[in-house]
Amino acid sequence: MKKEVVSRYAPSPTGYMHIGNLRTCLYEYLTAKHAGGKFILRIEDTDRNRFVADSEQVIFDTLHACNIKYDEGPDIGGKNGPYRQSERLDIYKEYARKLIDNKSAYYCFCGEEEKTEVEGEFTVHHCDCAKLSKAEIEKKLTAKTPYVIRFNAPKDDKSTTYHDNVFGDITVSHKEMYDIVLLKSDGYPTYNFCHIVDDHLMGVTHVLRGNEYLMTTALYTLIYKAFGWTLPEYYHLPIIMTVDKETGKIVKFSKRHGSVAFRDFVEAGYLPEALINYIALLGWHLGNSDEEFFTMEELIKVFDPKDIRKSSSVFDYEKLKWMNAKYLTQMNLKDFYKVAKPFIEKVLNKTVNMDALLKLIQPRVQILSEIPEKIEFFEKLPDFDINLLANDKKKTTLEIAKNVLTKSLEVLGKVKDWNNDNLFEALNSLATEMGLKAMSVMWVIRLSVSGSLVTVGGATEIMEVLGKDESIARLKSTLARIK
RNA sequence: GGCUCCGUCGUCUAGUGGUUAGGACACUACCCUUUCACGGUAGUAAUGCGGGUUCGAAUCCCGCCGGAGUCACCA
Repeated sequence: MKKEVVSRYAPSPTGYMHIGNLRTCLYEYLTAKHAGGKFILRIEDTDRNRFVADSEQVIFDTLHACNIKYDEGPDIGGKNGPYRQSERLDIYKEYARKLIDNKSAYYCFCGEEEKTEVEGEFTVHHCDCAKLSKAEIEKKLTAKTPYVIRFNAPKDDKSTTYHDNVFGDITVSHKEMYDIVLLKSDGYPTYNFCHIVDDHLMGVTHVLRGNEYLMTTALYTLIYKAFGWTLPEYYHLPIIMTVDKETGKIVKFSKRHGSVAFRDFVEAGYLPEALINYIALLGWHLGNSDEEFFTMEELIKVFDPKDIRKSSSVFDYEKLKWMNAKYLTQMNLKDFYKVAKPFIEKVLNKTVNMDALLKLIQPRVQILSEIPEKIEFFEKLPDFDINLLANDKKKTTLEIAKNVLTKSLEVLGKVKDWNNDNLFEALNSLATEMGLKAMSVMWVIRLSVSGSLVTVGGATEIMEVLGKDESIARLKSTLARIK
């Protein structure tokens, strides 16, 4: 019988959810769920210096918003708890001691060292603490000398090879390895150590993580070996890149290159579903299909980690916007209103025909934050140069505009059912009657009610949104300015 | 700098020895049209370079070049 697939997402509580981490999380989730397995959330809070209050909540909220459901986690519990590493300190000490007992690790009393990197020269920790006698160690321990526990990495000329399911066999020479710290002097473990202990104890079978671990994983496999544990399946993910605006170079997607936090994207008006769909495609592709749109359910069905690509990819905001627009236009009006409401209310307080307004903006925005500037004119008629009513291309003059406005007011006053079709019909016949092109009439009316050269929707659509009273009031005020 | 990985249109990608090198975003043109969008049609655009292997190479091998990652008591 095949073992159940278990994957995990193990973020550090840094206060925000990086979009790259979100992709890692997505792939981990999909890998587990595609195989009908289990997905665990574990908080890696072993660095007290970087701890940010409330970040756990950010993680919970993000996963919830993205519809990523974990089977075990700090807030919901599970049989492999606790799920915060800060609550598992005794476990790490116990396992570190096992490694000391079988000579795979040792106490190091050297104290903190400054990292030495001068002009490309790299040096690595080296000491003789491993050779200390039992008596000497006991003496230092009873004297409460601060110590760390280091892994006893091989010192020979050989190398270690492990298999990564994305990158293939990775071989690292033992000369590249050194005695990494397992347990810090403050009693907390390092990532290098605790992720191994936890993954083993929690039964994690599939490890997906950023490609920055590709090299050190060789050393990690040696720690597994020291414990006598079996290795999980490894999948190292390609890095997400971005174009540095200053240098034009392609660099790792990070904070200093703009918005990388999930929350920033939501505030800008991206839908979590669109974001998830987009990042799923950043490094993964479904066979030789051209399909680009996937719901979470579909992703679970088709996502196979063997289709993860090796080369890094550049995050393309334009394509994300396009995809977001697709999601926006496919929503029904009610759902669209739900997500658009906060952005609409930023500038619009008066009562308008909301359904008509939503229909106008839905196909015209890519991200929701574009809404306010597009609908501002509905709130209050902006000042505009009255001479714009005269336009050669539209075949209008101020005199024509005046006549159009005067006659329109008569015609429109008689419109009973104030909707786009009726308004268009009324103005279109008026144009014929006056011997004008519809284009000319529409230009005058649209400018008069919107005060804007470019608007969402045409003259009659705008009037439908504004309602009869407001539309007529605006036409009158513009007419008054001509006189 | 050592080590490791990567390299198809500007970007995301399909392609696993024989394709007119396909799709998507972006861009351009045209159509639609009450401005702007949506939508529709068409177009520009890629195998980093150099050597092999082969009848034949984006695909296999070697070298170079370019890019990235890593070298912490951070994860």
